[in-house]
Amino acid sequence: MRVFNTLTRRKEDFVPRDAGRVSLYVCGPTVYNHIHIGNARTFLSFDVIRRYLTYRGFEVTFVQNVTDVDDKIINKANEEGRSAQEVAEEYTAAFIDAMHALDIADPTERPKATEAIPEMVAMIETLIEKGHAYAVDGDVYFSVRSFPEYGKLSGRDIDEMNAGARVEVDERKQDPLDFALWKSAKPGEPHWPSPWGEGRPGWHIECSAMSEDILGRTFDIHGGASDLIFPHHENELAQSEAALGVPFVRYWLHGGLLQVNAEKMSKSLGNFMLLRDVLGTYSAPVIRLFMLQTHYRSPLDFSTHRLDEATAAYERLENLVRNLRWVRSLAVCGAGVPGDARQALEIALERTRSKFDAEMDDDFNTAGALGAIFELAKAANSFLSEYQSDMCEDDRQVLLHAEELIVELLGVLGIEVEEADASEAQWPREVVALATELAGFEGDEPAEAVDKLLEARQIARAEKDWARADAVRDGLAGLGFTIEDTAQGPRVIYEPKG
RNA sequence: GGCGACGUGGCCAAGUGGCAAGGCAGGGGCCUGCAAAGCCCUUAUCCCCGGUUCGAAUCCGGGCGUCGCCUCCA
Repeated sequence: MRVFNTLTRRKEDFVPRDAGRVSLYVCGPTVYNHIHIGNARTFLSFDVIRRYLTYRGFEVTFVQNVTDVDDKIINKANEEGRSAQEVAEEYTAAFIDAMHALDIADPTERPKATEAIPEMVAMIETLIEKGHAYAVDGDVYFSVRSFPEYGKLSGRDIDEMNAGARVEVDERKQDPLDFALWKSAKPGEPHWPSPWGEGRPGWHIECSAMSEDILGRTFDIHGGASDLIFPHHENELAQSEAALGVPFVRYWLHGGLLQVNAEKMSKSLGNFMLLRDVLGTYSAPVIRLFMLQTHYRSPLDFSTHRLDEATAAYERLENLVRNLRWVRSLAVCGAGVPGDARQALEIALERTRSKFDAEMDDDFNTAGALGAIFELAKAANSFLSEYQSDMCEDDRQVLLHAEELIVELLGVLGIEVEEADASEAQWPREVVALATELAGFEGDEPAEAVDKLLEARQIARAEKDWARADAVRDGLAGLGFTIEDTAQGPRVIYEPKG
């Protein structure tokens, strides 16, 4: 397995610290608002990475923090006249709900910054003792000059940065690039005790403290979006290595940014869409398919047009799984498919898995992996198309394997292929009235009513009474049923509306 | 200005030295009462120029264009 490491700017063989185990840390959100679809992309990318590592047999410990103390949260609370804690709690819950709605698996641990204050204070004390940090009027700053390797992650040179005009000048800092480890609390702000007085942690220190606390030193993978490389991850790296004296992280993975009209989606640009709003129109599997068709490190342009395309692509997969199930479910046994044709499909199954694995082994190339799945879709569809009427037991067994493989591999990508047919228990009672009207149905069961309607339609079709046949189909369509005439007879699919 | 990434068919996108995956859309055909689903066929001088090589989308140099980071940001 090879991964692209931001630190070395190369793909490297992935060798975890402890054989068979992977420690993974991904920066979570600052909870002052609902997350937008760009945030979601990053979390989705690492969800897939986590799922794939698990599929590959690694025992993955996945930690994602929640930043629940921060200037933005305080500002939001002030605007709304409530406490920072209330704001943080509301959006933490909303964040977790949104993750679930996108089928993103829960991390092993989801630590909150406010619950790790003592660990942060301890790390800051260590940094001061080692001469990497200094306290001024209740604030503590990290001394960038004390860490000669500062800039190695983002490929920057301190002196060139100093020359730039954009670095904030603060009289109390020894160097303009020094950043806050601890901020003294202003009245009304959340605060915790520390050796430097009441205050709160700076942004970067939480990840350093919590990752070490849970994952230990020199853990395997630290992830986030590429806009975190500088300054956030550069600062984390500097703090942790200065404090611990060992490498902080083995592999730094950074995802590409979501864009809108070729511009970064961000809250400051105002061009963002909330994940929860997108989920109102598009399902989680469709959003996932849309995003995973592009490599996680590449920029990805967001548009509803692209989501509509992904919807069509997803339906192709749904239809395939549905068709495989349909053909397998048929009771009659045909003449049997020629052995070489069946064997060819079996070989295609093996190739699909090996190609999927090879693509994912190569820096989590989900686009290539999806290509492998779609190639299998074509092979399976061709097989169905050619031999649908000939199937017998051995053939159905291969179809079952094909279905299981597709569901399994899509599952590694977190793309759920739903049971297309809702259970009969959910069928609307209105079909009873429809059956009574169009087919003289006298019973009370929706399932029986549908059978009666299908029967009536078949009779009408046999009599070439197309108007009557179509009235049944249209009537059922109005209730959410789709009728498809297959070589083996009509099939009904129910998908609740809305 | 500094650092970095990218430019592949109508749209999107994988591919980093050996006949250019895949998705969407379009066209033609098959199946079909119609429809749905599906199958078959069909569309690429890989941004431009120069170089290395038996061979380049892929490596090197130059150019043009786009984006990101350098300030909070997933």
